[in-house]
Amino acid sequence: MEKETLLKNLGARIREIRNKKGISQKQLAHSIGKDQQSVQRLEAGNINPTYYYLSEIADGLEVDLEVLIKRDGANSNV
Amino acid sequence: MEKETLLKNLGARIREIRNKKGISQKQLAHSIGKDQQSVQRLEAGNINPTYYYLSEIADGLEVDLEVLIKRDGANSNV
DNA sequence: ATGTTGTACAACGGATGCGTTGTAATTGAA
DNA sequence: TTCAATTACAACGCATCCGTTGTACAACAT
Repeated sequence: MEKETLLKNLGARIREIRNKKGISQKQLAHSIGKDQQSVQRLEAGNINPTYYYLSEIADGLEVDLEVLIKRDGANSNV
Repeated sequence: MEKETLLKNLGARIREIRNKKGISQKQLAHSIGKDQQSVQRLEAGNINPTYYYLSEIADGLEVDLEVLIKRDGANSNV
């Protein structure tokens, strides 16, 4: 799996979960002390987030870290 | 969960898996195009690895990314 | 028209990832 | 003893993360 695809898939998965939760980029960002722009770049696959960043996002989305990480798109019970 | 503890737990989990596989830091590092020192710092919890780095480590250890990520120490079937 | 909300894109800059080199302590074998 | 293998730690430096600011555009409301 090449890097670019990996990051784009991660971003798409985060966006999907966020939309299911019905919250905006700004709301998610502020809940974890970040800016809307940071979340936008993350969802666009433009950054390669650190492990700690991912754990913060998981907390903001109120999901387990494993849900964010999964490479397949099987997020049925979000 | 604070950052330092999170990283130390991650490093310990990676070390545990690597030891169970019976390979050295140098072998793991070289299998993914890195140096022994990089793996040492990762296992020591001194760095906050990126998502892509984690996926490389998972490939090198031949485990799923979810196994690396889990916050509890329940790695029975490695 | 104006204002609000959600999202997107770009530039600046401090902080950090992490590859690399060098060094050293430990262990075990020859 | 000498040698190799493993692990650990520190410093240098380039690349990147990512916080921040500014801007823009579409959709919707007033």
